[in-house]
Amino acid sequence: MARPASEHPTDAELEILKVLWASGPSELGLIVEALNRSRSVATTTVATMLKVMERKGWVERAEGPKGYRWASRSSREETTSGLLRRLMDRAFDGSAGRLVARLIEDRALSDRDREEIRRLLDAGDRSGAKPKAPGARGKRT
Amino acid sequence: MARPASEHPTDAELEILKVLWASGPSELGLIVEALNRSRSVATTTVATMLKVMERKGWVERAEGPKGYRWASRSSREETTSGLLRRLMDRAFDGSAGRLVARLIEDRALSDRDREEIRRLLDAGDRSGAKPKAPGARGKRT
DNA sequence: CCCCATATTCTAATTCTGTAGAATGCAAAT
DNA sequence: ATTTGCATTCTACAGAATTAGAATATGGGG
Repeated sequence: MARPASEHPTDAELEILKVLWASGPSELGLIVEALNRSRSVATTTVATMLKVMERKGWVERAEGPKGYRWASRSSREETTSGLLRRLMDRAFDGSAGRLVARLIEDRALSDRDREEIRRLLDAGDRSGAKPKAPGARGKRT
Repeated sequence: MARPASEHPTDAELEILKVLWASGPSELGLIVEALNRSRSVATTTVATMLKVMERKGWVERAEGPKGYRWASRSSREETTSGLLRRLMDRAFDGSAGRLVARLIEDRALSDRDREEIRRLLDAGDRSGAKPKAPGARGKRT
């Protein structure tokens, strides 16, 4: 009768993962320090979250000099792709086109973004072998 | 010491909003019926959620024939824009360009999507008055 | 050897989310 | 008037998310 636990990291978890992606495997102290640059959080809070995240499989720990060294088990790309796909499914009927259309209509893209996107679209056109296959949605990184 | 309540609708709330966007102001029965087409949910559950959503300001109610007629207080566009912006800020450093780049690299876009995006980008280029202003990020709908 | 700094574990409080039963109200049908 | 069928409100609960204090461990310095 309650939530079956999300497949994706929550807000606070994502903050921790971002630190790990930026700094690589780190000890608790470093993580806390990095987090405290933007907000205030107790060491025990972060420690508790790391344990939860370990249970969920987002992070792993290895013996380190002081205590453990904590590391993300998935890349920034994998994780953000997952979050993006979820939003796409939940709010845009699974259509990436609709999602991007919304960004464009919201004027969320800078000129540089637009250039970059065109470039990436062109590159994709050239690279991908016959890009037809209807069901082909490789989860490529 | 706990979550300070999100600015955005949750998963279950979004499901209800989607029904309201698709059907317009509706009575409880209709909403439940629509939801039950994809999953099983009790009438009282939906009623409770509608009350919570009313408190949060996502929906409003007006006297109806039977009980009330429930309606979303914000459009699909406004709401999905908010969700999208949140993800953009949380996971893509606020960069729409990075977000779209991720979609492209994930091959999430169909050929038709790509065409459509190019068209929208072109249209935007022509429409917008001198689209330079570096900080201009209007939240236009 | 004792103290300090840091890390970890244990425990717990609080709020949110999602869920629904029980009770109640009310209007239409019979 | 009595039943029937929804709608609404009230109450409750389990589990997730977020937070941190207290206790404990442990390695290094002096």
